[in-house]
Amino acid sequence: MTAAGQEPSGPQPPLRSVPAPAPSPSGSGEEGAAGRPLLAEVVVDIAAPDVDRVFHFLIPPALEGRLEVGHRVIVPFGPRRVEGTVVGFTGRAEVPPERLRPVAALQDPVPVLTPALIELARWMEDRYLCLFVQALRAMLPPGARGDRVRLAPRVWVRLTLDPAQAREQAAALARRAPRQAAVLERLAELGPHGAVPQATLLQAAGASPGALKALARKGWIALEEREPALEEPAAAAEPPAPPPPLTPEQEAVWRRLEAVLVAGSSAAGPAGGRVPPGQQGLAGEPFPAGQAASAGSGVAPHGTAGGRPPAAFLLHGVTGSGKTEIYLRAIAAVLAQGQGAICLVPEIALTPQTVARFRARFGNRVAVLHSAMTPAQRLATWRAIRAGRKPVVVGARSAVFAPLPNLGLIVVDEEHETSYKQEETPRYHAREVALARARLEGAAVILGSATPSVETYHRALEGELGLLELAQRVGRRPLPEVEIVDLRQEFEAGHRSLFSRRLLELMRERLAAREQVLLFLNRRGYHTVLLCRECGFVLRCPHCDVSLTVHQLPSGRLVCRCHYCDHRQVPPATCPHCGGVAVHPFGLGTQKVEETARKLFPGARIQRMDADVTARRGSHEAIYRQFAAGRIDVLIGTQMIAKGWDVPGVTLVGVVSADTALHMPDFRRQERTFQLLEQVAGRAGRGPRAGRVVIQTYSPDHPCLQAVARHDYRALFDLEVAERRELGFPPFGHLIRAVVAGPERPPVERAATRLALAWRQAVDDAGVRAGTVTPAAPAPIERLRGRWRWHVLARAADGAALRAATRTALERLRGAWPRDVQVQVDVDPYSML
DNA sequence: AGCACGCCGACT
DNA sequence: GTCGGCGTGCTC
Repeated sequence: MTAAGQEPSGPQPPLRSVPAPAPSPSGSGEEGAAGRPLLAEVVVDIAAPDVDRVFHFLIPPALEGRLEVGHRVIVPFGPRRVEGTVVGFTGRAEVPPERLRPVAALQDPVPVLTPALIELARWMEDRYLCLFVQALRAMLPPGARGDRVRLAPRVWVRLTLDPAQAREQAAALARRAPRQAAVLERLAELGPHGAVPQATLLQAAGASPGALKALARKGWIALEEREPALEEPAAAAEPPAPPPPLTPEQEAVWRRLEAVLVAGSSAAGPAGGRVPPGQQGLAGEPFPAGQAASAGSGVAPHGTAGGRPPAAFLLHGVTGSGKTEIYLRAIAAVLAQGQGAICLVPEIALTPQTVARFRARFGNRVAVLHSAMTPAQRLATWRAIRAGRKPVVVGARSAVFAPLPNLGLIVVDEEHETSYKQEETPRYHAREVALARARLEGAAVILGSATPSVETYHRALEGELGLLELAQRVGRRPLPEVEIVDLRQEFEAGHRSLFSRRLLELMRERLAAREQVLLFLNRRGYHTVLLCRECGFVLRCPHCDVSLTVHQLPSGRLVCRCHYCDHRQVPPATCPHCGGVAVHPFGLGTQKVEETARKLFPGARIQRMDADVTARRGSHEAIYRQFAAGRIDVLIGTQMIAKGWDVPGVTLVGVVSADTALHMPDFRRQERTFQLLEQVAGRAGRGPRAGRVVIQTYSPDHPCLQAVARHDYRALFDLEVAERRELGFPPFGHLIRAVVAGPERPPVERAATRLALAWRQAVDDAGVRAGTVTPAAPAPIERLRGRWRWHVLARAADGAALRAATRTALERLRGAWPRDVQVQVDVDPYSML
């Protein structure tokens, strides 16, 4: 599957259009070493296995000496023209010269990708069993593809009259041409010389382009074409804040990091001298068994072999211990050496607070990549990064591909977060990609977390990652005290309320003291279902095979909704199964908690926050600000209130139920529960007053909850390691999951069965150690968006060997799938639904 | 005979 | 991914 026959286009930061060969003696135009004309190696932007390789194209005179690796081009391909990416150059192609055709055009004057990123795409192809072109696509900035290609100048509208005149004319036109009048009014508001993008103006005035044409004919307004902003708006240049002093603990951690970051790059060249980049061959196995990719199987992601200190670290620091300050110092050190840094944060943490912190330290050298940006903004930012003008990049998952010309460091904050795993092809994990990329480019890595993933902590104990620990909170504030409330006893004592007596008591106490309370609810998998109490029937989605969630509309009416496909229906009055009348919402939702809380605390200011409430853009921020300002007493919410909030007034956190998280059908459930509860607990007691956490559960003795009660990460880790070693789960084994999906059940089942057999055969043939393949089975969600889904799981000790066997099986079955049946492969799956 | 549809293979 | 070529089979 690896694209054949390219020159290694390893990290060579000063980009050249020609990788190696010197100009030929004949001197006429670009020629390869052998005197033949130089050819561009292009991967066309078509996601199909049989074109997922290099095709060769002549370089037309207009592009001689200009074409570079990473350029997006348009090439003739059969009867049409397609987009593609230049991935290298060569002197000769395997096809006869008369079949070669020239590159049609440059799509973009600046190469979007760096040679190192193209090499990273090759690693991803191997690591995630995806097409090379799919890996490349994942790296392209949204907006750089397709013909909605950006550079189209935008039209701006400017008023040529002075505002007073404009208002007069608007009044005169109000009758006959109300739209034109509205346009004039809007422009007049801008004052003299103000200009506004046409689209914005038309929307604001409710007018159409015709109105503008008419006004332009009268000479009252001017239409101007402007290049779209080539860079994001420059941030106000505030003087960089001086770094705060470090605690002794931070100081110790920083010294270890500094030794590697600074000594490393002073050694040799842009690669930093830490790791020799580009040593890996491109053909076959770019990254032999179990390197950066696979936890636990052998070779370190950063060569510990050579006696150098590892350039990759786990920074394990409890909440509030000052990890961010360490990141900032590390980034500053890298910048001082003329290199750049990427800081990955979970999407949800990409809030103005985080961004402000980076901007305060690094000013306008910071580029932020987030999902709310328009394609044009993203592209502009991308280019600024590519050109070296933004050496600090902060962003979510896909920012791991930011095209920094000279990368020195990648920080992965909250490395355990599952949002780093992409759930569409290519199903990469940004943490793994970060490790691989850093190794390729000779950069350092810091993985930070208060509750590291078991995989990462295991690597640290194995010495693959340097382990840095921050055990104390800045200012020596203690971690909040955690109490576990046994709901079984509550039930026995006849207390059926959502809130246990203990939680109620504490809430009363804290509210009386004018302190704030957070109530947390893990609603995932514990949504409110419509249940018949006579026969037990639960209303399910007709397309997705999951139960429907009951929502209450503002009007008070109920609606049942599918969380996967958004199917909606009115709840039936009687049970569709038995005809009984006792069909009611059952379960625990934030709405229910809110309702109960309002009844119990009529005087308190109560606010709910979940996906429903924050659907309106910006309301997340608005609620946060209100809460931080103390204008909310009790905030009830899901996951989203657990991340990164720093509100000093919170002294009580109530976990309404810990059980759902604990009983999810997922081998990571304990790890996830611990992470979640620690994170929520971390919201309490960030101010002067100590915090307290109450966890309600029907399993009070569960070792995972006991670990939370003691804030004992190590206990959780040891618990997990014991179980996972036994079962061969990561980090002691590797999983690959394949999902077969199609519109009809029988062909899907047949195809999945066939895959399972071929896969097992391939695993047996290759003698993969401890390799097992499950029989084909319906996926936990058997129907999703109208498609039937079956899956097959494979497991082995050696990840690379398992991937190789998987590739063999898929290759053997190539073309054997019915037309409308698709197979998706997920290496190291997180979700098994 | 003439055309609609589906399948296959090629694309540098 | 998309297009053209070619086969099958239906309809005028």
